[in-house]
Amino acid sequence: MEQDNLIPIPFVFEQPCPIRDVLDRIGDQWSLLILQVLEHGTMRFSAINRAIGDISKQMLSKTLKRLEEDGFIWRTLYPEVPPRVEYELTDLGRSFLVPMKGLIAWADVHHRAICEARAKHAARAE
Amino acid sequence: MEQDNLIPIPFVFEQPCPIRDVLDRIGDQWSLLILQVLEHGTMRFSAINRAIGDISKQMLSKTLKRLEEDGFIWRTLYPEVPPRVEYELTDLGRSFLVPMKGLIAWADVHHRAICEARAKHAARAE
DNA sequence: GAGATCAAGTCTATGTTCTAGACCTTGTCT
DNA sequence: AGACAAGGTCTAGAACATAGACTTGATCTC
Repeated sequence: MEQDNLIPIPFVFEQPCPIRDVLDRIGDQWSLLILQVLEHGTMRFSAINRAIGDISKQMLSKTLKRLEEDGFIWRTLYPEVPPRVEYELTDLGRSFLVPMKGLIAWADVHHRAICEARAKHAARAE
Repeated sequence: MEQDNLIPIPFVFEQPCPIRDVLDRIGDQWSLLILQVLEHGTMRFSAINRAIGDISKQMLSKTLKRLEEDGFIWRTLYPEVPPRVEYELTDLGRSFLVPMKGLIAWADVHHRAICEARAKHAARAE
């Protein structure tokens, strides 16, 4: 798309953009959920798996890897058989919980409003 | 997976869970980005498209539809030719910006730390 | 000593979702 | 007559996610 000034754009993301970089990572299906689960303390792979309930092992593994890479969580492997692996939040991860909790609180408060908006929309669509 | 109490799980999401319901919607690739763009005022489809830069029209259309359904944004169609469509935040959408800004501020502050974590991880992987 | 079992993954086949880009509409401008 | 405009939709192919089988090796059961 070539340059075109007919429609003024009040805002464009700088690219590469630090905000997008972060949002793209944690803004996926599972990261926020995992971080929230880990708030409650150190947990093993299968425990996280069951806490979330409907995540596939592959996605859990992949997402945990990314969170570890980005410094949100720590992974400890105990060389036993069968293997034991524990995940816990780092300081960075814990500090992230603060704004995340704001988001969760908002979700909790406004969930009803969202459901009503959906219902109204569905009714209008008939 | 059948019931199994060997590993205690400190936390399980109730299902269905209002928090998950909300997070699943806005926790996708594009919703947060679109809401942030719309913070700066009413915008037309193509303006949003260009502000974000690398979203496909189909995804933009789909995501806008979902945000409208959920009551985050308003869509106004002016029956002109060629058509003009404007999108703007609702009160609900604007109220969501508050916790979202917390998240963005966090991202801005900690972006460097995340990059360092990534670099450290990459170095260790060699 | 053959086989079952454990946790934490990986591998594979299948299904879902996303992307890029062509196409559609229908009044105005050339 | 033909080109162009904006806001989409449609389609084919690529990327990604899922479910479920498989792996590993020490221990426990038969």
